[in-house]
Amino acid sequence: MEGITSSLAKPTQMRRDGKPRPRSEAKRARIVEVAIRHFAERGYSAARVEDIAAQLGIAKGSVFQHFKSKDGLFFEAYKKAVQSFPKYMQAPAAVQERGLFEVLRYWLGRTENMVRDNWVSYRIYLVGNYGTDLALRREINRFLVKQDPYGWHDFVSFGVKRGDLRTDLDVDMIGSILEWTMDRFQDALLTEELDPGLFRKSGPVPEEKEARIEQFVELLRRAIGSEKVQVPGKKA
Amino acid sequence: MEGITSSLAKPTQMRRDGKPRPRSEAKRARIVEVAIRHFAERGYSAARVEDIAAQLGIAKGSVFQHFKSKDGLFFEAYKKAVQSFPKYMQAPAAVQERGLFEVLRYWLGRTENMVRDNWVSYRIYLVGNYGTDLALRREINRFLVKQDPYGWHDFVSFGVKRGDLRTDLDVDMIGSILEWTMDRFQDALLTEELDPGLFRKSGPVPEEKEARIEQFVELLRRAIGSEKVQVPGKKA
DNA sequence: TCTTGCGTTGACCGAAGGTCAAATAGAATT
DNA sequence: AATTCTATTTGACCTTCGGTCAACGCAAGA
Repeated sequence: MEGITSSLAKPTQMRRDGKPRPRSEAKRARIVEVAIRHFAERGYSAARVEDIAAQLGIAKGSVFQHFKSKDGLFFEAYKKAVQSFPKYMQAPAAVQERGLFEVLRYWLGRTENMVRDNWVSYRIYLVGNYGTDLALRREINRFLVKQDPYGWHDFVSFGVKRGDLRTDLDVDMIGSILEWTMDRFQDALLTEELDPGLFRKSGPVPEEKEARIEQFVELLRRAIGSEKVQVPGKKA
Repeated sequence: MEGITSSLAKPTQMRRDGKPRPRSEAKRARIVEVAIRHFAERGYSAARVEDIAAQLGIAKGSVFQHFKSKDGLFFEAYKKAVQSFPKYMQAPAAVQERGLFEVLRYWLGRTENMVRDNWVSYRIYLVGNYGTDLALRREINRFLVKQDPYGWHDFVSFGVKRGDLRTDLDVDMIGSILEWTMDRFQDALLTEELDPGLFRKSGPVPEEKEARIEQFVELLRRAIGSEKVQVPGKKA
């Protein structure tokens, strides 16, 4: 449990200039690709390194040559999967014009489609967030804080510039609230395992889902929205 | 990964009346007690069933007689640990009189003490929420939804009765928001692993923490508080 | 004392992560 | 082409650990 820190194995030789050999690099990518699928389909502990190797037609030892450990391999898989998610600021310009909260609503509405198109990445995200060891979770959190793969930082800045957000709150606070609630809301929306009863209590009624999203965005607006946007007549 | 469903091993014999034998029951309790410590100290995967047995002076096989699997043992440990947490409605009467949001503030202020007194349980809670397999996480979520060990339900009812909460929102929605944000906020407050930068960015400044709590409660008030309580002059 | 059966044991199994010396393939050199 | 040198791959092997099970011991009843 002490070795995830660097997921790159030492034996991966570097050239004088510090870049890894191209051949190595390519193989690493192939391994990660297959690993992502396995971890997504079976979860962390049930995914077998041997299976991954077998599917690639290589020896198990080879995988460990490129990634120090299973943890390390998963971490790489997680990073790659998360990178493929859209950033918040990638919403269509037309939506962005309507402000930060409309962007949120836009993404929540699209959540299910996004996941349907890319369920493997989403699954990895889940496994990384809830289904691994705490030691790995620490590493993941560090990554999320540092890399900001969803572009929260830009997004909050955007909201601040537009005057959509309260100015009496720390930006970090606003960002955290957004991250936390959006994450959990999406989890609940998508995975039965994590629904606290919001969506699957009385059967899956589609319009109920719409209503929930509406409520949720309104709620966020109250919490962190500026006075200017506050209760704008409950939707034009 | 298919066997957590019932954590009780079949061989735990029941008497005709359905109650377990008292001897068995006592031993189960002892095992769980030790298991809690081990899981808390080492995390899920690093905790060894053999060590737990050894510390109890019994054979490893005996543990599996009482709990179907390691998963099952952990689940029992988790349940017991979580039960020991205080319910929200256990705040002092004087605090309750001041309303729902003051109760929240009260608990947030006490979080650190609570955890210092009872860090083993808290650690188990963490491991259960972020550091196990997804399959187990599902079971845990079911348990949390069904048992409501923090008494969220009562607490929200309390808020509704007092008129502290908005009435245009579904109770489930309010409850979920509270659960989600309080949970994450406490996580960030307590464990470096999960802090998104709220508390450990510029060194641990105590008064900053106070300010954060203040901000956070105010934010919740805006989000889900009734008009009546809305912005009551920024603290008397 | 004999019988019955629950609870305990500890040797054993199999799965899976991880290691490493030897083999192989690829580039560089002559 | 032949040789040398090095990166990469291999697969047999090791270790750890969850989980099983046939045998055993012990307490209570007959």
